[in-house]
Amino acid sequence: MHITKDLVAASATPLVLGILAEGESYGYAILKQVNELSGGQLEWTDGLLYPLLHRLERLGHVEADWQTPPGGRRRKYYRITDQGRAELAEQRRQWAAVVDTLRSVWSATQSITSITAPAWEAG
Amino acid sequence: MHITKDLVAASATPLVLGILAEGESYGYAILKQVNELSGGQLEWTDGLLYPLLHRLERLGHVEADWQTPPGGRRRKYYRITDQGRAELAEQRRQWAAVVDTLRSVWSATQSITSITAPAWEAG
DNA sequence: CCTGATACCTAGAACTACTATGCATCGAGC
DNA sequence: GCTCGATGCATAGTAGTTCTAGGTATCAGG
Repeated sequence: MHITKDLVAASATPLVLGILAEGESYGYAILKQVNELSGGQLEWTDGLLYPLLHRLERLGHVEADWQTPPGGRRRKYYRITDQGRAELAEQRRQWAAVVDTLRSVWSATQSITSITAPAWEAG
Repeated sequence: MHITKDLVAASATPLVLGILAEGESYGYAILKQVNELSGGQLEWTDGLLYPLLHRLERLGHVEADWQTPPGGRRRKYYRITDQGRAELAEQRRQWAAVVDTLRSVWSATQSITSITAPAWEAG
């Protein structure tokens, strides 16, 4: 029940931006939320998340400030920016494109028996 | 109309295995097929594909032999193995899990206005 | 006082991927 | 018969990133 490093890397940015699009949050909470949402399949570590948050901040996709809730520990809260929302939309488009491509290949595997020559070969 | 390096990397293996699950093929043809299937969005280069094919062969997911069709150039044809089919099934499972997670985050963005406290915080 | 949970951060090793280049054949055009 | 573009495969080495491992600190509970 382990997920490829590549898939984890590819989904990390859109996941974080998606979570922050719901409302501000902080590192530790995001970590727990991702592990919960994926049913424990995406095993994120803080060493993966914090550098990612810093990169997103450096790119202007999110912004952060320190807050200390009463009776709580110091937390760095992140908020998504307009630029971050644009990036999220772009990521969703890319995911849709790739998933469409994969689906077309995979559905062919199940249904097609005789393969026709592709256009670039038939031409 | 460019797709993230990470997404390209994550989709490469399942795409190749999916294509080979339809029938044997060779590097150059796979390259063209992927570019066509994705509508030109996945811009694969041969420098990406050949090392990937070699890795898949080393891992036992595919097997290869040289063939020279009459009136054609020498080509290295790849076939998927049973182990490769198992790997493909595993990859599909992982993609489904990640896409589900992303969808749950993204659908929340569109519909939910009041966020309820997650279980790990409410408990 | 000690442990585990919360909460954040980073250096540097370990790994990987991409660029650039090379080789070779064939058909088409001139 | 020469050259160019397409076909077809391959890899060295750099340039880059990522993950491990460790560090700091507070608080609650035993």
